[in-house]
Amino acid sequence: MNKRENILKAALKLFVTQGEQATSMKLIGKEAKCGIGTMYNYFCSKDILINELFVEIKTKLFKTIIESLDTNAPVKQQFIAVWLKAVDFAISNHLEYRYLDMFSHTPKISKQSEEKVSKLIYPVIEIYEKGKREGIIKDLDTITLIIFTTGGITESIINKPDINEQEIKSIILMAWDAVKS
Amino acid sequence: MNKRENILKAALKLFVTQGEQATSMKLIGKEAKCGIGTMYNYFCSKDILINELFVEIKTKLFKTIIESLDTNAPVKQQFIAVWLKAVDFAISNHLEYRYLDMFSHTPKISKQSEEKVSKLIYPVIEIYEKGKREGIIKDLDTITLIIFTTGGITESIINKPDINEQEIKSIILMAWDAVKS
Amino acid sequence: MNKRENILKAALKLFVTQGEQATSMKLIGKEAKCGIGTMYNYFCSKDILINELFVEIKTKLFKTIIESLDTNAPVKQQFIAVWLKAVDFAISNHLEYRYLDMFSHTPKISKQSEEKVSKLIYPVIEIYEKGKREGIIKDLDTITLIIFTTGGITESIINKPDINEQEIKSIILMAWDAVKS
Amino acid sequence: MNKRENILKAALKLFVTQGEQATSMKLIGKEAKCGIGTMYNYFCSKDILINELFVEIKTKLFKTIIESLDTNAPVKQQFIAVWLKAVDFAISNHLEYRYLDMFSHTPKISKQSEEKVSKLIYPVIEIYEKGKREGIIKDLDTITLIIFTTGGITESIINKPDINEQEIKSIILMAWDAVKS
DNA sequence: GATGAATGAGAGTTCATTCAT
DNA sequence: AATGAATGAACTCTCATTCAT
Repeated sequence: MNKRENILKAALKLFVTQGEQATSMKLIGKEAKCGIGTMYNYFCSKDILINELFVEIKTKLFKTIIESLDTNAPVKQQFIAVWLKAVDFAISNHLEYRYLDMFSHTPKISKQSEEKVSKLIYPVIEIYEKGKREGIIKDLDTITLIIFTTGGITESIINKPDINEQEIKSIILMAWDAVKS
Repeated sequence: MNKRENILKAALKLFVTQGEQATSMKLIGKEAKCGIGTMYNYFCSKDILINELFVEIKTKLFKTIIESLDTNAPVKQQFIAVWLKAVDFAISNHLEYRYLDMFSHTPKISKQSEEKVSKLIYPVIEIYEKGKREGIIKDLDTITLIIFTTGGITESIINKPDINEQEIKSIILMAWDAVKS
Repeated sequence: MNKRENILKAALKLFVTQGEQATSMKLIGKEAKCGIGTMYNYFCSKDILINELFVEIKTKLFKTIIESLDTNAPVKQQFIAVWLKAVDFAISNHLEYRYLDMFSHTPKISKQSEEKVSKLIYPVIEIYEKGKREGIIKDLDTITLIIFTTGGITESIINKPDINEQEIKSIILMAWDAVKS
Repeated sequence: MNKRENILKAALKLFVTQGEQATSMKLIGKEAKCGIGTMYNYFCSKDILINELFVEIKTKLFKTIIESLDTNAPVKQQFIAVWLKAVDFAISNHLEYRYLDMFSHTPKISKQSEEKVSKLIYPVIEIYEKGKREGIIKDLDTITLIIFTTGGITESIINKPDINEQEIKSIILMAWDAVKS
């Protein structure tokens, strides 16, 4: 029984279902079946708990995505594979995905956390750039392309958590159509 | 000098720049140059203030969009016009747009507010459906299509508040490519 | 009914009788018959309350002493008058005097408070210096002389709060014997 | 390496330099290089630690004073010797002396501790009484005399920790002048 | 005997809301 | 209608103490 894990799991569940404000440390302790003080042995403050959870989930997400990446495959295939993985993650880990959405663009997430997380996207950038070099992806700023696809797909998942296989495919193809030249 | 307007304007500024949690009613009163009690003459509670502001901004956004809508124009032209208007709004009213983003998918926004707001999208739905009937837009669930485009474009604006004309056009065309069949 | 006064009076009583640590803000509120929040309208923090009370009492003490000072009288007479006043104050305001003793040499009292208070002693210094010039008080550093007398007399009062007229006179004469040359 | 000693030494240092409130048991453990639990093998509670340290220091102080006492010497000589010893102790053991000052007149020190400590003064009382019998010390209540001298000298040391030989002598002579008839 | 993770009571403080003016 | 002093529930966080190892 890992206490740190329990605390993070409890916090995740409560933050997503009730909002951060409505989730007191006392409540997290109750859900995690530990005393309030115990949580402060693992996380210096509520804010730090929020940040560590954010970084941890984002890292897990990108790890999942990148693990299965075949950098020799054709760009379109890589693009679809990556986004399928991302959507799979979002569905299998719905709370986690909602959490990322909740705290993105939020003053709760520190500059430091943003930095740690910003590096994770590099391998994905690589795919888009390869596509641009091959002339099959639009010649726009890569970050612009990624943000657009991320936004479109994320919003779709958040709004339709019970999405089916067919719909997932359709959405990823929409994303592809958006960026392909 | 409209007091209600002042309060909403003050709240908007403070919520977006400091976060909702860090914005006490006292602070809003100070910014709006009125007493704390006064605010409670216009809004029963902080939550209601948040909700009314949300509905008001969203209504203003859609009003702006729809006002200039030429329902007889070709679908692609309407699509582009709508999204240009939306982006214009987002840029000219950056605080307002950030506010909408902040509180979307948030337990702070009540079911009632969501409902009020959900109707505003009808005219936009109409464009997509016309496109589908004409066979120039993908034959997918209309809401799915709208969510995807909204997500992609919104995320782009939020992440790049100083976006230029050229980039805006590119992004809207990406959105069009995503939904066109 | 002055609320600020009530709070200070309540804090004074509780701090002296139970110690500062054992006196929670809640308890002070109860004694002062006001809510916890009310106290924070008058004092930003517990520490500031402690400091303001300290400065206020010390100021009152010296005001009392100095008020009745006849700077033309002979030095010995002034010396005795000052210390009689001080002892009178200590007896009539026993809680106040104990409070000063409690928080002297304490990290709770800020540098700023110390400074404010340090100026109050000037008129008393003047008496000792006059005595030194006249050759009737020992030619030692004036502060040294004052500290010794203060220490002796204060300790006596603190240890014997029910001291009588005769004893007071004896103690002040001891103090005079200590400093006279 | 005596663990109990280490704990007391650590506590002494931290209490005096940071105040008792700011000194947690955890911190004492860190300074004493032992676990938190270990301290509870030697002292049932923080309060008991404080009390035992108080009694121990006060005992050490009086032991030092009395050790060198020549009860056959003239009263004035004994008086000066005793107070020189006391001041020596205060200077060589500045932390210890500050500690005694910190906790005197404090609700932290239990009645029991006060009692244990009150007996230590007997040999000093003897000097004053002898002086009174010989008519060279004022015919006042002995405790009154002792308290006055203690107060004057202690306050002087606390306020001037870097006092020099000459000043010490002056102060002790002031004390003598105060009590001599 | 030695340890320190776990605990939860209780601290100081904040702030949405009320209500007498 | 306008005000802001008053309120106290509820927050985050601390820390003396316990106890399984």
